[in-house]
Amino acid sequence: MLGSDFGDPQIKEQMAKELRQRLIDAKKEGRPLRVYCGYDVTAPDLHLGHTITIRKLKQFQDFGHDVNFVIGTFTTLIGDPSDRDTARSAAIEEKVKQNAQSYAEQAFKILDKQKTRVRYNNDWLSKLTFKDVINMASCFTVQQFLVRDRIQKRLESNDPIWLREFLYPLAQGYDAVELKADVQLGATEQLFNLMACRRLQEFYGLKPQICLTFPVLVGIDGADRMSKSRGNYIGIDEPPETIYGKTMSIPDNIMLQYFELLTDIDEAELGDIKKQIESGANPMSLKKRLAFDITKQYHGEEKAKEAEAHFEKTVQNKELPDEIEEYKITDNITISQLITQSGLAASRSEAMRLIKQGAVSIDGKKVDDANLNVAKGVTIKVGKRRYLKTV
RNA sequence: GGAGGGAUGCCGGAGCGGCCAAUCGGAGCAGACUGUAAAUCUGCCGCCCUAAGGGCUACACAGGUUCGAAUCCUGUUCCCUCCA
Repeated sequence: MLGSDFGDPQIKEQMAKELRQRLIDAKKEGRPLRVYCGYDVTAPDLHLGHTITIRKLKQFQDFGHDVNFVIGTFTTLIGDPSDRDTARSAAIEEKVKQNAQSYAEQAFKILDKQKTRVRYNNDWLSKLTFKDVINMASCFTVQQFLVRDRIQKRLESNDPIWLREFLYPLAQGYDAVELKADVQLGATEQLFNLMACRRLQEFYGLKPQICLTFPVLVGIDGADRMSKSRGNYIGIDEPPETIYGKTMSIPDNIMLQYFELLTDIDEAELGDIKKQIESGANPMSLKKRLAFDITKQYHGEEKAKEAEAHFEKTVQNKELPDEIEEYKITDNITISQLITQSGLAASRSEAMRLIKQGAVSIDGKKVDDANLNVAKGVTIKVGKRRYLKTV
């Protein structure tokens, strides 16, 4: 399968072999494969990073397999080891519930709602007894955890390692048992957890699942993994202009990765794009194609075209956008006050700074006097993409 | 239970009595340039004011010492490591 990625070629080969065999077996039994991927709910929105596996789920779905979208309503609560504040956990639980809902809805931008089973792992994990946990724990040794890279590093730097972190793979692993999964997808960093699932499945007398892992998507800063908390993400629920614009803002050198992981283009085309980049083609036009493709996936072709037009107009031609928000002003208002009040700047100090830096203009004319009175019916521009029309 | 270490701006992390609104890096913002909101370079980056200048609030919290404290002392809260 295009895009799957294992650090270890042996595992990859093994998994490929097992997957072929499982497909044959399933066909004989006249049943589809049961495929799933689990998502912890740390933020209310899905972003492009999540879509790598969701898109793979969709592929399985298109082949007629039984796709389960598992939301980690339970695992999310034990996942974050830094959060031990039990007083807050009730509120967190509530939030997780809400976010889980929006996760499912957003996932249906990719998956077929009719054919997808949405599962919440709190449904089964919260019912396990301490005895179950002990039983599962007997499948693993502490050494297996200690050799992990991240654990090693923290051991060396004296950072805390929480017991609950060791329990996390058990909880996640039980998902695979409960679902009787044939195949589980996950990010490469999840390999350890995915493999733990196999052990538990065997322990419970099931055939171990096939694990497929996929690369972690780098964020639009080109440095860290995409995540909401780092702010380097593109949410699939964001407006078309935003998705388009944010895609245009990724560094040129990660463009190919984005093509590979986030669009449907095939290998031949990918090779072609690669060649174009290497031969010094203008990355801008390729990136526009990428931005268009991604925007289209989540908003449709029409909106994608509009987003592209908007980008060309405002960014490339530095013209004003078609629609500018109107803001009602009082008679005696200075430009610095207006910018602050309307929220174009976070504070008066910032407004002053922006004016000093030459970032503010009225009807295309740069403003250098912060006390300038603003008339009605003019267009204010702050920086590259903040606009306002006074009324 | 015992011993030690720590809490600094969005994040990481200096500073260890005045030169601190606080070094530096990241993020963010702006300008220039351009091939795009890429890259690169430069600047900004607590809040308020009639903004060349002035004021206020800030270095976990509460007190204290001092002409003067992020820096010293006392207490409190929280966190980490090690031993048991």
